Amino acid sequence: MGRPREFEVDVALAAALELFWRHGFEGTSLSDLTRAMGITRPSLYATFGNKEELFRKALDRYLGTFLCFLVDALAEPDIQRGMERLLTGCVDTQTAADHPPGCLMTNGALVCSDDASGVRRQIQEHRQEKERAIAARIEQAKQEGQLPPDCDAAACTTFITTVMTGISVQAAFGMKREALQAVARKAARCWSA
Amino acid sequence: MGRPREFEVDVALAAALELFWRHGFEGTSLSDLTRAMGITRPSLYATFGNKEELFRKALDRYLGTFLCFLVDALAEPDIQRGMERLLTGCVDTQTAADHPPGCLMTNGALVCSDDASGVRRQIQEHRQEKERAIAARIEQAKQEGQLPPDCDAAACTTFITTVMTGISVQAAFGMKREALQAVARKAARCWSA
DNA sequence: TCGATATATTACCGATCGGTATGATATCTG
DNA sequence: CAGATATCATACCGATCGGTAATATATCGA
Repeated sequence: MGRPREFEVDVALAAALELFWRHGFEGTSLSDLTRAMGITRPSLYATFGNKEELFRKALDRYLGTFLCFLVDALAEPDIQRGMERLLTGCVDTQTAADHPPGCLMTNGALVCSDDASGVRRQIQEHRQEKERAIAARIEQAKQEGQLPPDCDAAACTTFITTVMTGISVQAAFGMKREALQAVARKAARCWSA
Repeated sequence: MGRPREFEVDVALAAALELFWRHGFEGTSLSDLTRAMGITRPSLYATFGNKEELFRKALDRYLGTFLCFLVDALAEPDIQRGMERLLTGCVDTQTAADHPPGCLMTNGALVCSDDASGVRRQIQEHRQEKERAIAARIEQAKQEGQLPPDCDAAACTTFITTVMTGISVQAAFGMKREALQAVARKAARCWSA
């Protein structure tokens, strides 16, 4: 009951995500947010808590909407095909024209003032979670015999995540999609070697 | 003539560099800077211009002091040995304990508000300059016959710079040196393949 | 010793930061 | 209709932002 909300929570959240993605947590002000979301400050605080909670919700939305290629790639039965999809999906997502370039898990708070250390820690945890998921998938492939027994799964994982991270930053700095696709192909060719 | 300066410009600049490196351009406030540099605002402005010019000077110092491994690596006569040194030098520098982790050319302003777009463009230009230097070195090696004629020099360059960038971000997020050394070794093994 | 010059110190500027108190307004239940 | 309730809009909060005006102080050349 009470007066009904006059905006779509999901539309507003999408607008906030777009800003955080492009300008980072600290590079996005509340005035930027309320303008883009089309709501006032009190509405923002009543609905989303505060700036940090809004970021967390935007991050959750990002993971579900734009990082699903990661889950799909890890579900691929063939490990080689899976890592190929991981790398090319990364390039495709992070160089798409209809949203900001790069990855929110990098752009959000690579560095920050002490005020934003909580947001940074959140991002760090999500990065580690994704890394663990990839590590588990590679380890599984090793158990299944898709990779040689002497293959260093941890090193393969770090290599993959490091290349993906590099791709996201290059994309954020404006590198062309075709160039990054070539990087993805090269990495896909040698990640387990 | 006039009253002599009571602080060492170079020491103060080193302190500013440390802050920009760790917290980025926008994550570092003037109060942070004056405290760490041990000088007052008017002294900072009289000596360094303003915050943006101070960053530019800090960036120059960074390139000369901490990115010299790049110049050295490109001067290596053997291209394979050169790229190995590039990648391992990158890891060693960006995971050293006596200064912030990661690379100023990434941490400085990966994303930012519109106010800092000038700083971001500066960083972007320096990144492109370094990339061109690497590209020229690889192209030269191709001309010299150290690389096969059908080798895609542009793709090799992008791969190397992307891995280096990924390493810097992983380092900034706290990844262990040994893990990144393994990444560097793997990349050094396959960059031209 | 006396300007001239350059730095140091203090105190301040308007603008913006993230966040909120207040009260009007619209929908619910009864 | 009359509360109860939740969202709306306006106006405001103290703190901090990058940057500066005003002035005291220390060194120079003459």
